[in-house]
Amino acid sequence: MEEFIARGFAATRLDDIAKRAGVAKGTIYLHFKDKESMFEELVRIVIVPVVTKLTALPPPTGSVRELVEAFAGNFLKEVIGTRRGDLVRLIVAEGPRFPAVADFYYREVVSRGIAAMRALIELGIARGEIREKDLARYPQILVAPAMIAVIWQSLFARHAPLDAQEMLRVHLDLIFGERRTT
Amino acid sequence: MEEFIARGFAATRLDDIAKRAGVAKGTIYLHFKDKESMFEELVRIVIVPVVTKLTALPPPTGSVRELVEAFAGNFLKEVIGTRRGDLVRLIVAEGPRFPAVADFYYREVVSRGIAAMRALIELGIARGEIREKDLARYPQILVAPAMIAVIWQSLFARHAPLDAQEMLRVHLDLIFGERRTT
DNA sequence: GTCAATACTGACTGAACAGTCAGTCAACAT
DNA sequence: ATGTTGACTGACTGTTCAGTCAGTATTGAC
Repeated sequence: MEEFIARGFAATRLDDIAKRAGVAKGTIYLHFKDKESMFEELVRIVIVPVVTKLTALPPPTGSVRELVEAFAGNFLKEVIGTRRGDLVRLIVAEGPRFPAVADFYYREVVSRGIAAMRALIELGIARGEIREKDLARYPQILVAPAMIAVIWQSLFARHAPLDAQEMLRVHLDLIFGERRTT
Repeated sequence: MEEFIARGFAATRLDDIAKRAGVAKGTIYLHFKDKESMFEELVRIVIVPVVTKLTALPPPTGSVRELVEAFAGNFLKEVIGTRRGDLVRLIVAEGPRFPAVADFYYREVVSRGIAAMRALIELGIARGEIREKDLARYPQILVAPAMIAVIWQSLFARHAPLDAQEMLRVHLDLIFGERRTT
């Protein structure tokens, strides 16, 4: 993961990976078919547990806003500013050259995430917590700042650090209306 | 541009670029120091005119929402779903390996864009068109769906096409309140 | 202790490719 | 006509690196 994140797929050397793993290059080929399948398995192994954890939402006590906040909090802790966040950036980067990775990511992460967010938004609208009815048609809007935060931390953190948590709070204020005391 | 977008920096062959340009490989080296500087100049040449055009805002007649809509419309036409959009994705991809590119992009595009958006948001707050005061602290929120649209078109358009224009409209409704008839 | 089975090693191979440079050629000057 | 310039060419070179495989080490059964 470290090597792929730092150099991208094409520029990563298997010698370096082997070295870092404390293993000879040949050993890699006892476990993986080739460089591509190693990259694909990496994505699977790193992404799946996060999706599992994030989709295991807390019992629906309390408001929709609280549910969304719990989700955002987890995302913040597990993804934004972590190695996993860098991997997400890497998927964006390499996606077009790895249809298999892009497909997997769309199927397992994006479409599920969108569906989950849509369900929450519809609940919010039904309960009167969310005014903007059309938001349910574009759950991407709900998630967009979180994704931007992931990319920002990877690319621009050293130019201008971003308080992702606070930004997400402001965004939720925008969607749910009044501020909450936290 | 086509070659770099399709393959990424490391996997792009100068032979292919030369062939596509109808020129011998040696000729490239009469114009560029090496592969890296060619990539950097590409980014400059493609990005600068867009920034110029986008920052040339229309005269401030009408509401702030109209200004933002004009901006979004231009962005939609000039970037989202175009080759330039793909190049933005490429910058996200290669940024960490090309500090020069990431710096340039932050300086010339991101920081300017953020500043321009912040000015518009503050105007909107002053005029009472925007409620959420804290939005001025995170102009990223205003831009986030547009960036997501860029990435979505690159990666997922074939799985689930996205009506970027409509999504941006919904997002502006969220920020400015009531819908406008367009 | 011996033997097989399994896991690991790392020098090697062949292909790909960035960058070079001696040579060609078209355009123009004298 | 002859000479000069400089843009362009593409075969060549040296390097890098994914993938291989003959050989070595480890484990565990008897």
